[in-house]
Amino acid sequence: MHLETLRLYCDVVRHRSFSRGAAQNVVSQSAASQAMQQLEAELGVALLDRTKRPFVVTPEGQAFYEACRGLLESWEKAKAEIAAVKARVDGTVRVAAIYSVGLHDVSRNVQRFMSLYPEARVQLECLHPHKVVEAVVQGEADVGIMSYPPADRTLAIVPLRSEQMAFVCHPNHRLARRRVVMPADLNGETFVAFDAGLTIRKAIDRALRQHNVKVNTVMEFDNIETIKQAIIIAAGVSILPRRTVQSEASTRTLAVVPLSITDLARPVGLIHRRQKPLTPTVSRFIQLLKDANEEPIRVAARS
Amino acid sequence: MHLETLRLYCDVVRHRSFSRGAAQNVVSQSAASQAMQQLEAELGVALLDRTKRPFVVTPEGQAFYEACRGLLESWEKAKAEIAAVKARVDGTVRVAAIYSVGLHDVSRNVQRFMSLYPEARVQLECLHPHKVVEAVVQGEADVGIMSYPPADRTLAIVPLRSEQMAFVCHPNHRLARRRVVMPADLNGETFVAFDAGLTIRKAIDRALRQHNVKVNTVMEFDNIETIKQAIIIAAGVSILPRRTVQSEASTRTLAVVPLSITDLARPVGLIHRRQKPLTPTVSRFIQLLKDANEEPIRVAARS
DNA sequence: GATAAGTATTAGATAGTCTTATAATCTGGC
DNA sequence: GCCAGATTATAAGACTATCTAATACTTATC
Repeated sequence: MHLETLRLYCDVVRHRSFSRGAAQNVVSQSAASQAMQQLEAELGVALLDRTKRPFVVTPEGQAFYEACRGLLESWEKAKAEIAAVKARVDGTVRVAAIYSVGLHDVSRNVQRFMSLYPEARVQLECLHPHKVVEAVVQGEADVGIMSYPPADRTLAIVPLRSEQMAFVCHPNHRLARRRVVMPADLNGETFVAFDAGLTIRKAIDRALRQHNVKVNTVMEFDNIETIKQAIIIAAGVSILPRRTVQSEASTRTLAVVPLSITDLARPVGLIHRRQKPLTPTVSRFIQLLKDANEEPIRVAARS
Repeated sequence: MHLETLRLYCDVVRHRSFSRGAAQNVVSQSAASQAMQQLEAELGVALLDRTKRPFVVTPEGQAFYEACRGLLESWEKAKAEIAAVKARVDGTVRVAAIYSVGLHDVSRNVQRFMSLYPEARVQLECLHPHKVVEAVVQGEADVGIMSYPPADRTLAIVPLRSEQMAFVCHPNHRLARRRVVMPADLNGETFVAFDAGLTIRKAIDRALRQHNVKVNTVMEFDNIETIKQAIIIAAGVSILPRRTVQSEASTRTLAVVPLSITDLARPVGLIHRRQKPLTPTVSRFIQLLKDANEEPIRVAARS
């Protein structure tokens, strides 16, 4: 049963004419005649009494006409409704970020994005790294922002920047006043590390190993904030992205010293599903993030 | 847009599976896949996210699903509704009759019909003869019952009976006590006639002319009841169907005397549209009327 | 990384619908 | 009662859309 046939029927009844109803639907009179016959056959009821001219709508035909009008109206409403849902969804960017990037960096860019595109909506959610990947893969987030974005054939990666790593310790630590910390300085240090499951932990471990450094790992945490708290209570030292300890450095809550290990840097990137076509809104958001990270000095100056 | 496609979509969503949805609609999985793609293309919206297994319904798809459910429900309701209307219409006989036949004769047969077919409905309407024809031609009545049913290619005629005509006068009239009235007796009589437009008037005029009788027509009415009232107040005499003055004759309100004009009789018949196929209910009603008039004595005995 | 289950794609067959041309039907006027 | 004009029905063929079957591809799970 074609909805177009029902529309044709309604127009035929409304105009009290096959020809005019057909014309309104841009089909021939013959098509209208055949369609009405098929409709009546389908329903097993005479809808129109054609022995009179102009034809007379039977009681069944009248009941059907009113039902059809409602039906077609519902159909138009349904189409309008999904268009509205689409507009809302298309105007939304769902962002999943790891805490250390999301809280400081992304939220600032979200503000810029929303002032540039006021009709857009952004949903920012901060999650553990694994959850960020999961959210993107499951389609719960349009983009994910994280360090060490994982290779995955279902995911596309947009590199954003490489974050310099620094030595971080309590202000009273013996290395706190150094201009630079050499790998050897870390030998035997009480160390607050990332959880073993995290990629950044493996990267740091590998770098230390390459410089024949052995640290004494006393604690493991899955996020930077907790590691910082541990260092503040003098539980140990650590190696963290410089950006993430800038505010603590300026308030002297923590001591931050450059590391002479040059090949240790935390890549930060953006991930999204490779298959899923990006909406214009999501594309614009990604472009904004890329632009912002290509001019790090100017962005830093603004902060 | 096929309603079947919408049903298929709903089943696919409900089962969270193309294959099972297809099976429920007795089509191949391929057909379901193609139909869903066409549906999405038509709407310009992704309804299902197939990159996950089982697929995930998008927000648009969810909105559409709910709209479709309502739509299909309305469709089923519409079909049920016209079926109900059809049942009601098919079980109804709309009868249009002239007053002189409807009030006495038809209403009695209607009672018999309704006791024979309790689920049937009869709508009896008494009208002027011309209006009876019009009602049947216009399809407002299924059958018409009248005297002198007119020849008309759109109408089928079922003869019911031929009614004997009698002389009717006031009980004090000079002819009231006669056993029989001869044509010549009517010469110069003050006559209450039918309206000139009625066929029965023409028939009576012709019969009188053939017997070289000239009456003095003083009044004309379009119905028998009024003519009877005129005779009661001694305004004149008339010639009326015997059946229609039986009660007045038995109460001596009117005098009824047989007429010796043998070729004057009022044919009563039933008309219905030739093209329109009769419903079983209408056919049964017609059959009952025919049977009742083929056995006039038994019917009279029952009254 | 292999296997199983589910979905997409392709090509050809089939069924429906459309158009044009023509026939049938109805209405109203003479 | 019949004819002209208008309207609807029918017939035949072209075209479109949908279906099936076979097969390729994707996803999930072990």
